Amino acid sequence: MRELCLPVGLNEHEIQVLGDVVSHKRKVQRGGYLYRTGSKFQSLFAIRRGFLKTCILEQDGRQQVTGFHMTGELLGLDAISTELHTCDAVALEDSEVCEIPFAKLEEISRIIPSLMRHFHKIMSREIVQDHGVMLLLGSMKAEERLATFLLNLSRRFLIRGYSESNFYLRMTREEIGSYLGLKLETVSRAFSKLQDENIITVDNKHIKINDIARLKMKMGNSTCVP
Amino acid sequence: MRELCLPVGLNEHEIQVLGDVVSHKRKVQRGGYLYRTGSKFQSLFAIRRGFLKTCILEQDGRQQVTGFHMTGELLGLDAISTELHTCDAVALEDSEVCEIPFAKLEEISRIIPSLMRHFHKIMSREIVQDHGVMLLLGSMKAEERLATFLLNLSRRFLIRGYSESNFYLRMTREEIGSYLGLKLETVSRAFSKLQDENIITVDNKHIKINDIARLKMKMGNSTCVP
DNA sequence: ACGCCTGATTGATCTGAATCAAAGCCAGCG
DNA sequence: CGCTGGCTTTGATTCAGATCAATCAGGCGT
Repeated sequence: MRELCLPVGLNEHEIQVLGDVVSHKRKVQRGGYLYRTGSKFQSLFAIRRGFLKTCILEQDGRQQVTGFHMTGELLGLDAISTELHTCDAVALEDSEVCEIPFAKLEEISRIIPSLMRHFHKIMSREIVQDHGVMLLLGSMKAEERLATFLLNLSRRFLIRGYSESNFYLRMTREEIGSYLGLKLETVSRAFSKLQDENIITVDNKHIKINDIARLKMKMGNSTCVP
Repeated sequence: MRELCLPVGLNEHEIQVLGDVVSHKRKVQRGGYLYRTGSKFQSLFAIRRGFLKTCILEQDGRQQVTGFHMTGELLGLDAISTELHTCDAVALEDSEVCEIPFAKLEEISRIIPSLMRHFHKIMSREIVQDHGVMLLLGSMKAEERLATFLLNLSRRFLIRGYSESNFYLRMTREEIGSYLGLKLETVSRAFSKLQDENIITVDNKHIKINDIARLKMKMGNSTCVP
């Protein structure tokens, strides 16, 4: 738990205090909602196990996936501002989260400065990541976007001790497309193209990265072929 | 100051404590940098006066504007995570900011819970706004993007006591384009189109919104003309 | 085993925005 | 003043990705 939820250099006592905060665990089945847009915010959720997406849906029905989240990540940060959740959080596979009552977290972060600092860093990192996505959406073309996306997943799997070159996508092409600002057909074509070039092997949702270096090339410069 | 930097229901004593944090003011001339990517993070900056943009630039020279910022807004939140600034902050007109040493802010936010809460809300709102931009970049077409952008500015000017229907853009078409994920020509055409429809009047960087209701229509549904 | 349904692939065509190109406008400055 | 350079507008053309459409593969329940 300590490792996942809010790691940091905490001493024995601090870890114990923190343990008290993380009230209880909650399971969310595949397809189930952890929370919904508009519901009252009281807690953050640290993912212990599983895979979720967050998405906002517009009045006219269009939905935009704002992120995919895996073990160890913190959900609900967007809701602090209005005390209402601003997006839906949906499990893409059976998941388990631990609930962190936000008021309590603030309370004990007054006692443990390193915890407070860590929490601030987590929020800040969220902002940095969103800026990265904005860059992607604002200036990359389809293939670059997909390459960036796959490398991002790859790195996150690696950090968690899984293979960086062989993984299973929990989301559909449509969800990937929504996240990347593309239509599902375009996502599918981009997959096929990367496969044709032997950079990856695609078997439905199973992805194998054959040449990570070339995939990285795809990310930065599509047009720079000297 | 109290109103701008970190408003909240603070009592006399708290305001005084806070006053001590906001160490000194700094002026940034038009075109000048408040901070640069990679520079060490120590302080947040609250804008007292002026107008700035933040932007990240990729290895290959492309730049992406991540935001435009006006009086009362807080800059530098992205840098908390790595303690290095992840973007450039450039003044688009002569500006003045007050520097808020972050360590001090954390320190006194331990003493003033409402200040801590307020700070968390500010960070959270930043995340929510970024999600809004992601939605825009991921699923809107040019005209919708520009309408959304203008209405966002309009609202922010209104809040600050300026006209919501008559304002001056500090940024170039290129910067707007970068922010909206469009090329400058497309931005220009979108302006012209809105003008042709008598929804706005454009005189270079002076914008007059003639029909705010119709502009709002443009934002949501481009194709719904019953 | 069968049929159904959801999701994925692939092809053909269309379209919105990018790109290329040419003026035009304005502010600042010699 | 007139020239220069940055910013903007507008037009013509191209192209990446959206849309439309058909087919296919896999998982699930009966």
